[in-house]
Amino acid sequence: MDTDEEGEDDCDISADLLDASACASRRAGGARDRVILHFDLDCYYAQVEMIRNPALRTKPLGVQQKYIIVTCNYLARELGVTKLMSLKEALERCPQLVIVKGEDLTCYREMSYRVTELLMSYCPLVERLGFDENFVDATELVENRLKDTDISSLSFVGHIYKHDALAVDVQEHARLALGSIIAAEMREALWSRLGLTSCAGIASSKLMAKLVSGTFKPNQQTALLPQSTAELMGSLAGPCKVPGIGYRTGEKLKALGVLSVRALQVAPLFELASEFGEATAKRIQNLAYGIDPSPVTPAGPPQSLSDEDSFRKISTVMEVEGKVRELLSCLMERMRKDGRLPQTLRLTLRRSTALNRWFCRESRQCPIPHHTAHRVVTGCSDAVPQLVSIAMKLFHRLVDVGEGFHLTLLNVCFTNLQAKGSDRNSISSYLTHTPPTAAHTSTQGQDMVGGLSPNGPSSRTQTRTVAGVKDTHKRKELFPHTALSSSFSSPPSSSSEPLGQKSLPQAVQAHTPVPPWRPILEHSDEKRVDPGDSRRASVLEERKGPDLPPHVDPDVFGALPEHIQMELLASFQTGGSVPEDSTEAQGSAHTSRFAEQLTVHPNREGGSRHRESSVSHSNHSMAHNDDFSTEHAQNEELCREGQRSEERHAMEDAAGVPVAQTSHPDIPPNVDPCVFSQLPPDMQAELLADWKQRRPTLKVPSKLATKHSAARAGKPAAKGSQSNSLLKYFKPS
DNA sequence: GGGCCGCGGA
DNA sequence: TCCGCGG
Ligand SMILES: Nc1ccn([C@H]2C[C@H](O)[C@@H](COP(=O)(O)OP(=O)(O)OP(=O)(O)O)O2)c(=O)n1
Ligand SMILES: [Mn+2]
Ligand SMILES: [Mn+2]
Repeated sequence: MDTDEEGEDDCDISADLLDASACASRRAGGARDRVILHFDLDCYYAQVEMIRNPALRTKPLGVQQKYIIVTCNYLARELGVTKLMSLKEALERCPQLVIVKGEDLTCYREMSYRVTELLMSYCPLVERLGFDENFVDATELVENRLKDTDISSLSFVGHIYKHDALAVDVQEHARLALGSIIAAEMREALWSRLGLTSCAGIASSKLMAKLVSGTFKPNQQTALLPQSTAELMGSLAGPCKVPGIGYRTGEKLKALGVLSVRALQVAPLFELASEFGEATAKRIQNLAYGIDPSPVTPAGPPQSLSDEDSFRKISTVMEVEGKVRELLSCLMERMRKDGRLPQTLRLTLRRSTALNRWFCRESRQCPIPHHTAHRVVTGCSDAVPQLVSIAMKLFHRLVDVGEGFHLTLLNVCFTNLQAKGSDRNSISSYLTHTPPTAAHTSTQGQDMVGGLSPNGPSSRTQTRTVAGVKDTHKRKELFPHTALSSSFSSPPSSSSEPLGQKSLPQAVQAHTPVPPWRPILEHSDEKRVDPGDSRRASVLEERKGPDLPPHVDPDVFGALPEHIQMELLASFQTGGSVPEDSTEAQGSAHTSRFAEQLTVHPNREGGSRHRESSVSHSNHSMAHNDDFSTEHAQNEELCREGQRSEERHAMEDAAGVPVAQTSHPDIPPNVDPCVFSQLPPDMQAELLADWKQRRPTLKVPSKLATKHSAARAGKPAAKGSQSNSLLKYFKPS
């Protein structure tokens, strides 16, 4: 969002002129504005934890890393807890706060890549930002859909920043409106396939899409009209609220007397340049105007893998070695799954100096001998001691042990990750969960038809030029085994519509949005039709553009609250519902037969009938735990409490108590998810695979279909590793 | 009582 | 190797 420099074309255009020209969604050079989508998952870590343990959904939940509540669910926020609040203050404000440890990021990382993967199945131009955000350049997607869209019946989905949807001329902003529809479909897919709620912003740059996505939270989306750019920028509290301008830069700006975004806009460039250099000065000033030409850079595999731990005190070499070994063995396992060869090892530490230099980190790095790297990737057991040995040498380069030392943090990091063998892009191992070895063998013989491969996206697919074609290939590569049977809840809507049957996982709980068990929006499939099947493509093109049936007035539709819009959109397609944020329930009168019965009202149903669970009481001792090294006993107890509670829940449900239903996303609706959850993990995996197997197969080249059925028949065990279900992240070992 | 990441540029 | 940015 902050990289490239570029004056808007040649002319030094002022912000006002820019606004005027942008209304026509054209720029000076005649180039179209981009349509950029930004997605941000709601209370991300907490959401993942609530999926892992649905009993937590009804409780104020905080995710703890050491002494920090790194995030919390929205129930906790209502009770005064904030993100990045100290544990102490959080418990003061909310004594009932349920706490879950979140120091191991594995689950969050894995779910994060599943999100990116799902978005990439629509369009390869996806850029990750942290674990819970993705940018999508939907310009091509919009352009293609515009061709077969009846523009007169188009309408926005969701909010429009500082505008009444009724008062906006949709024709003038047709591309943005289509962007909002696509964003809604993608969010719906995130919900129905992964059980995740999210916010989205739709604008013409990464900067503005990100900023506008946060204006309505949670679980809502907002589009930004070009003429509202200045207003949104002006609404920011200060320069450091602009993404790309951090704490340090903000402090320097203060020193220059630049205290507001407006002040940054009009600050003399030479003054900024003297502090930050010409390039940075120009960039941050452009950012202040809402100008951000930086492209959406497609996600690749990570450039580094690191693992770290902090502690009160480590002061002996033996302790260091023990901690380093612990970190490295964990890191090695991740590296092995990645499949690339780590060529550099870096050790970072933080010393506790007498003064307030707590934040200062020091690091040393060195090459990893090739034979060692190879043992890492092959999982050879003596790789760890070799790595420990290397790391300890680095340690002694950092610390003169003779003078005594006091460490508060250790970090180990693999960098210079070299892709093994061919040009294969190893992001695939993050996306499809295919073991490198198996992937290797399967790609050899089978990789043919249009570069189809079970290993997820590769660099070659990113180079294609036609979005529709691209999407199709992506989808098949990434989800040949992911589409789920819809034969449980709704009739497999006739095999004449195979692409419309990717149905959906999961139910969650009555107190929170519940993903329906039904196909996702047809429209998201429309552009992913197999390009070889022209008959099907033409059929789909017949039903024109907008996602509204003819009997629905687009203006009325546009006036509805966003969550109702999404419900209706889904209903039009499937008869199901898409629960949107429940806090905003006005306007449900308009939704008549649809929303009334389908909308879930979490907070109402919740409190009255849900009886107290021990989860909410088990954490009080946490408040008194002030020892870094002994905190585990308490937390393990909390964890067990949580699990026992979940099991009790399951028993209640199985016994017919009308408690809020919770389930795994992939469980068909006629299967009691609570019973299911009590099965052994391997049996769950087998059942899930079996359910998936039942679905009508997607239209895929016979080569691929053959391969998969063969795999299923021949090696049941492989199903587990092949499964895209959430279960694989949560199963033991 | 600042935790656990990952990125790019100087 | 450090710094500053992002989540
Ligand atoms: N300094 C930070 C910021 C964020 N995160 C993690 C925890 C969050 O769950 C996740 C996403 O960050 P967000 O800022 O998007 O916050 P949330 O997703 O938790 O909440 P929101 O619903 O406001 O987006 O990243 C973190 O570890 N450290
Ligand atoms: Mn975020
Ligand atoms: Mn978020």
